[in-house]
Amino acid sequence: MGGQDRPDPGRDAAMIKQVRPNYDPPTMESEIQHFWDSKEIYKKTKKMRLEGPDFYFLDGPPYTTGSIHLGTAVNKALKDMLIRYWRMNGLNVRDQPGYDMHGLPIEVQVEKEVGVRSKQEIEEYGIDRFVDNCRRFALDLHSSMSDQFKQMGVWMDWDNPYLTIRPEYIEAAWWTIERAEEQGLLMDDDRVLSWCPRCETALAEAEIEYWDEEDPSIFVKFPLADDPSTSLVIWTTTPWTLPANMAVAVNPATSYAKVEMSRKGDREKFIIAESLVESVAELTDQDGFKVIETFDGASLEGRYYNPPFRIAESYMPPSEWTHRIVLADYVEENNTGIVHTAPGHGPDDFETGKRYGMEPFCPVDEAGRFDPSVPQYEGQKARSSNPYIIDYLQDRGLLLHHHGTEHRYGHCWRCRSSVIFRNTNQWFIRIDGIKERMAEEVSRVRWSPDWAGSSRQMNWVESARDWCISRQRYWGIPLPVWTCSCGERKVVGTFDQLSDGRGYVEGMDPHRPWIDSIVFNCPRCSRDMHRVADVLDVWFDSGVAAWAQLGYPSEGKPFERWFPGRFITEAHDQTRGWFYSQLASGVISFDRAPYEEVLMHGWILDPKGQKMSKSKGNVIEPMEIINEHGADALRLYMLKANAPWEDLAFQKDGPKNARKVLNTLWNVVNFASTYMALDSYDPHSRGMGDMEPHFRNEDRWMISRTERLRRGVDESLQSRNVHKAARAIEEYVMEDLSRWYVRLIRDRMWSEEGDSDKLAAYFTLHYAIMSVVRLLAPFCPHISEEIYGHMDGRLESVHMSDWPSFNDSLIDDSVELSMALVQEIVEHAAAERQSRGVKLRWPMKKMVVKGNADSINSSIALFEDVLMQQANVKELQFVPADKEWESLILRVIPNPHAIGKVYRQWSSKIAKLLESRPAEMVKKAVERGEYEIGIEGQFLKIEPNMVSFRHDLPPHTSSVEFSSGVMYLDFEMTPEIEAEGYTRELIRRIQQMRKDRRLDVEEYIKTEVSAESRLQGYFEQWREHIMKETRSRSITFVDEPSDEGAKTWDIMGKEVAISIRPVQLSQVSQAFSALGFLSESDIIALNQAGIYDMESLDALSAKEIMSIPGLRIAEAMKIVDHFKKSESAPVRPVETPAKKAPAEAKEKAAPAEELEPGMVYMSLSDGDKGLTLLRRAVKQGMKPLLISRTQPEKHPMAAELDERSMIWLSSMSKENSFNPRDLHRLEEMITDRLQRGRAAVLIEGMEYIITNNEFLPALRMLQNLRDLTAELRGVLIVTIKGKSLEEHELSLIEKESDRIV
RNA sequence: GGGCCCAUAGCUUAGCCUGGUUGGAGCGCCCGGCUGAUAACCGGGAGGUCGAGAGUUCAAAUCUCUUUGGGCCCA
Repeated sequence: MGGQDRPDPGRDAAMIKQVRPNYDPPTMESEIQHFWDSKEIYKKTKKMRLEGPDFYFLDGPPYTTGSIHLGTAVNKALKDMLIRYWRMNGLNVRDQPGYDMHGLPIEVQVEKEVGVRSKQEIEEYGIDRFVDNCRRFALDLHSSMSDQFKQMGVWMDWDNPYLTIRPEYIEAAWWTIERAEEQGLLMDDDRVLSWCPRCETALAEAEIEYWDEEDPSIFVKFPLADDPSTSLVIWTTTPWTLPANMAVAVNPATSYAKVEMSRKGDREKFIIAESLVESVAELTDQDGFKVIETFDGASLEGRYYNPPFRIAESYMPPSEWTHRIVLADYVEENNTGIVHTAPGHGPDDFETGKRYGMEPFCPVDEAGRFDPSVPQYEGQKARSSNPYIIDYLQDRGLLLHHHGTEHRYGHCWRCRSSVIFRNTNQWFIRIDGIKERMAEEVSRVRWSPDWAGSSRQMNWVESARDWCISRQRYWGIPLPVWTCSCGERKVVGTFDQLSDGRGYVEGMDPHRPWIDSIVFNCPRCSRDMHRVADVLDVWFDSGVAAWAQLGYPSEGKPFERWFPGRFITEAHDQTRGWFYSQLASGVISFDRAPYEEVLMHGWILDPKGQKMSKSKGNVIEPMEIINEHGADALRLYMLKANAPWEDLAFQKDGPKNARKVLNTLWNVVNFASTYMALDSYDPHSRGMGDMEPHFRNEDRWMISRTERLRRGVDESLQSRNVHKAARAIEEYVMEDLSRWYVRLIRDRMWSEEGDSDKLAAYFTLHYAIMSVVRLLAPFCPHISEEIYGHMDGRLESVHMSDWPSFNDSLIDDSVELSMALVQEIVEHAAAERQSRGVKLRWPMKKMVVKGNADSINSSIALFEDVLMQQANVKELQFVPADKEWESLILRVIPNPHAIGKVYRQWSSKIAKLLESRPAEMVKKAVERGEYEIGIEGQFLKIEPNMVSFRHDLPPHTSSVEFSSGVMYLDFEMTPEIEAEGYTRELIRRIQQMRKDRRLDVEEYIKTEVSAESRLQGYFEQWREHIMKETRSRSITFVDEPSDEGAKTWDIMGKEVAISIRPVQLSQVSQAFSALGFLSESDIIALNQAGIYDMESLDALSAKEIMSIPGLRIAEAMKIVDHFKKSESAPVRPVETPAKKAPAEAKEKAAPAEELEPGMVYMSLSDGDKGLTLLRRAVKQGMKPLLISRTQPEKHPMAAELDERSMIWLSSMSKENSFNPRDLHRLEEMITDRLQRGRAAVLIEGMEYIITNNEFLPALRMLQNLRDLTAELRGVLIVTIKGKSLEEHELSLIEKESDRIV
């Protein structure tokens, strides 16, 4: 089935085909993907919508790393879901995916690969070779990512992604730079920026990762020039910036103090912020201090001090304000309140320096080393010079205090080097000039959630600074700026303009280094203009995606058709990233944001809510989840778990539970398709209108629920509440469809006639499934495709179908309310049954419902049948809201206290009389105030306070309150009810036996029952019903069932023995078709003996075949002959020595010191004999396998064995049950171990396995294992508590051992 | 230091906009039941200072303020 076996649309399109019974996502999904590929479903689906309105979906290009993570997975899942939704709504969606392929990460990887470590080495290696490597690298990585997205079921135009490294893409970026130049927004300028000394380039804030690092924290004295006995005290964590000191800054509004401090007799005068005097004194271990005077910061401005380092004037030409006190608002009252200012090494310092007209001085070169201006440290790495500088300060008596401190420090996002601030010349986009327009655009765009735009993005734009777009690297879009020494510059916006330059070759690669060789003549001075050797910030690359992917400006038509993008969705970190870079580029290029709508989504975090990272080892791989639970389950979980804009702490159980939901849907479809296929139901032969007269109210209810779902899901998706849509679908599938509607219509599906009642159920169920499958299609594209293909298939794919519309007139609030009440009552009734220990199989005599209002009663009455059936009650009665149920027994309760007060000596008599009078009469009269009682000739008036009244329940009755009333449940047991109860118990047992035998649903049986005479009488009454329900051709009541396969059940303490025999042995006879000579009775005989296929027959010895009860001798011999033909057929080792030995001999045979390979050892005692033997086997070098029922943590051997050597029955199955399926699995597991050789297998507590199954299958398993053990020279040890088995069973089991120990 | 978001059971969460029965689910745990679509399911139980504090109100998980912790973005 699945991909290969899909109904061929067109011919028998509407034929319903049964789905495979088990939901197996990995297999099914890969089949579906294969189907999509081979039939070109994606292309055809897009083609179908070509005439629809254009919709430009804009994909944010992931950085090309080669593998996807859960973050990129949820991103694409969200996009794919919406794209499918829009397509189903008729839109012609442009869905070109993109990849961001330039930049440092790839450069760093290539550096590692080719073995270079610095820019100098790259240039020695050759920029051309280096860039070629980067390109190859990026291309390889991008295709492997596409493969992974496809596995997630994401439909995008994978054959035609936009790649930021393509020439036309680069041209679009250039064109935008040219627009910036035109508007005077492009400039170069000196700025202090974060700089990676290893990569030797400026970094944007987005390219910096922060984590805590230890740095020195020092307090340094700067003596005043005119009063060297008094020092300013500054604090810094970057001693290496002190050589570049040009000023100190104080806050003009802060109060400063001149203070004399003394330490061990030494006295010194300092200037620090007044509020910090005490903390500094304490920190620096002073004996005492005295404030001499205080003054505000502003008064300090302009005073000269002696800097710790003197720099030659040739390097640092002095200006008016050099080495003086300056004012700055940002100075805070922390540490000393005075800030060392190095305009070449800090952005704030830079601004301050600029204000005071200082030329920034930066003695650190591109590689982060001191240059000759600081001769004592020349060539040393700046940050590593800290200790030397501290020593230097110490030597000169300038160091007041020194300790270590942890603080957040920035690091290069790729090479993890510590970044430093350096003053360099860079290229910028002036943001001030367009800020206002950007803010207007933010307001215009639709944001989900609203605050993502109105608060977050707006806040970012308002505080945005100029955008540094230049990087001093190789693998990127070259900055299209050529400069001349005369100051003239030229910005190239299109490739055409290059042809004016020398060195241009038609069709050349616009990357470095080739582009660098193009030289223009300066229009002003005619000298050569050379390109600025920088490349663009990669954020600029993606920022132009909206028009670059359309080929603009070299092609105009696609742009005219599609631009601007209608929708983007990315994670919240893109506020400063793609949301912003597009906004800026868009405003520069087109005076508008290139998108109309933004959905900001969250991140996927680890289960504890921490960021996933390789270093923390908490990364969950999406592909692992997909391989286990399927892409559909992963997608559904990620989309339903949270609001899209919230971060998701990814839970391992999440996809598992989502899979359960899909599994439930699958089961519903399996149920529906089984019967519909059987009946060749044609869902399209009649419409809703035709069916309406035939609907039952529960059908109307289901349709109402379905319609409500259709409306709700659409509304949720419109408002981008993706999680609400997914949850609504889930709720509907689980609650309405699976747990309720399917339960209600079971009987109708069973009915043999093709009457309209059944067709109404078919129609409704089909309508529900087709609705939900289309609603689910965007979320879970595979399972919905598979189901659609089997249940409808008029179109080739569910993704070609239209989004379900909704019809409000089909939503019926009152029907839904009625059903809700009925559901509630059924639940309460079930709970009451449980507390009374009455099973649902046993009918309840009567249910009385009394709603709080008559409307409640009539509402419930709408579903009288449903209620009676689901609660299994024989009679249903309603009591009006203002009446009491007549069977309640009203009692008069005298109040002796009140009576005694008035009538003293008569009170006990009065009480007795009151209790004996008809309560109804007493109550009415008292209420009228007219009740009198006659005692000893007197009439005594009974006041209302002298009595109270109480309703008592009749026997066997419970009263249960529900939300809108009360109900009474009568559990009285009558012979009729008993008959029906026992009958249902019997039916259930027969069904179980059918199931255990794996009989086909269609198969007829002959049934024998043995039970005590009273039960037999009951069964006789229900004979017809039993036969119908169990597909029995006959029921015979016997003293003891004749067959070996009979099973004795305990039904409510009564023993009932049942045997069933298939009559139409369709399956079985097919299995033995090679033995054409067998009659039906022979096959029945084989079947009874637990032999269902040729293999099992083959495994038997001739003797065993001959002794199969019911098998005719002649036929048995023929069977033996049949298998004898092939001599090599494995024969069970009857010839093993132990087998030959008589059973008594076995008892005596003491276990040898060594276990003998090929033997089966059996212990019938309670002790640990089995463990002893297993340990011995381990000593002999065998590989152990322990099967036990004991809890793992309690097992004495658990510590000795590794996990793979233990099978806990408790974890293989639900507690206290070990069904045939488990048995089969267990056998496979043991077989597997035996086949690996030298295996010693211990099965502890064989009786548990046997009692939880039919005896024969368990015996067969043991036989098979015994044969394998012999054949593969393993050892099998079985411990079994003999007491728990019947004697004949035990003896059969014993026969399977070689040694009893 | 600023902007925004988040905080409800062991875990994941609904409810908050628009205050009003006893704060619902799922997973996990314990007990019981059902099962001819269901490797399902149903019922019961244990488990909540609704992060903390204050205010508004007849009434606060919900509105307001303060505060604590976490996240994103900035300074």
